Amino acid sequence: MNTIAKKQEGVDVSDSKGFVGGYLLYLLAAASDAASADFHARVRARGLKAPEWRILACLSDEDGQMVTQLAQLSLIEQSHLTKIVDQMAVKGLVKRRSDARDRRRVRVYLTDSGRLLGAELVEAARAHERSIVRQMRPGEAALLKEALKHIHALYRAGGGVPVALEETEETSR
Amino acid sequence: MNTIAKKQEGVDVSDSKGFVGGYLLYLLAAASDAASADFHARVRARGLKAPEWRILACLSDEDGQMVTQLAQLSLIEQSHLTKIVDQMAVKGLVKRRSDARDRRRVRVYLTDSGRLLGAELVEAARAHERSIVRQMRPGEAALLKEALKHIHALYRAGGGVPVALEETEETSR
DNA sequence: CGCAAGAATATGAATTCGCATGTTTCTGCC
DNA sequence: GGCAGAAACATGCGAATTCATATTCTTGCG
Repeated sequence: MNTIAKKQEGVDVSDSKGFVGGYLLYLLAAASDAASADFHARVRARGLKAPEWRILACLSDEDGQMVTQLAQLSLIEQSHLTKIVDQMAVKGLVKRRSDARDRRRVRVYLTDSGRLLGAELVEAARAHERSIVRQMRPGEAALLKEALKHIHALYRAGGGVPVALEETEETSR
Repeated sequence: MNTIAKKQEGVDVSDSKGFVGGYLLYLLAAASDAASADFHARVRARGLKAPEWRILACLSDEDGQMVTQLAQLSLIEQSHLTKIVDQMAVKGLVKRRSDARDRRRVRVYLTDSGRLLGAELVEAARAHERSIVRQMRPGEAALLKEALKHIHALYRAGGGVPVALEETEETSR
């Protein structure tokens, strides 16, 4: 969903006895959506859509990445990223340049204004993150990040959690 | 992105010194995407799309929810949820019935086959979750879930983290 | 009662997204 | 050198998603 929060009462799931309220993947998605939607309001205020911000952030970290690389990093599908880069190029935030060594590759560079806006939003993102972390218990955020990296790592480069190790519905028979 | 993982080498972000690799919202999105994409493969194998699975799961927890409620819970925007329910109704997984007390409301109920498929997938989801948790340190998963609920709670019913408490870029001047 | 306001859904047009595929450019090997 | 095969992007198109708005029904109140 990931859009402007409607700020209603907000149904609380997590305290119920149902499955969903305690399901890891649900909690991940819910927390991610909620927190991101909040920041995306600020991104929109700057005239960007969420995916554009992600790209800007990734390029701020490392300028001149190739499209495929950038797509993986920014969690955007390749053909889609190509289209977003188009728009951003029109807006004057980035520019393409094909790699001299390997002309199949297209590298994406920030323009000056892209770099500026990126830096500004990264700073805002940092502040936003601090405002969240400040409301957690000391050390909780660090543990959280570690756990998230851990989960993410499980699926990188492996093609997912080894299926062989998974139980089947019949296992506990 | 949230689709079928391409099982490539997978660029590792988290070890880099950049901003993104340590940014909480990024880690949340990345972990959520990666883990969910894995399970969604199984959902697809059952002929469902990801959003349909979420709805099925929510209804399995509590049948007969109203559309708005269900939308919030399943993290799907309302008008979109309406359309998905349409399709699911065609597939014979759910059926609508307008609330007798308040005829503006439409309640969504599982059909028998919907309940069956839901139960099956919930079981698969539990197994999938176990396969993840098993690869974490003892207790890590519990801490993770608590932290996620915590974050989610920050944005429920409040209209987001109190902006007044947030720093501005100038604060640390 | 009769109405203004608001709540709950549905609908339609406009975007965004993702999959399949085409094109161009490398690479390894014969 | 010349080719088969893979890699990296771009494109086309259909499906998914969103935003704004219409519709239907309820509620509180003058």
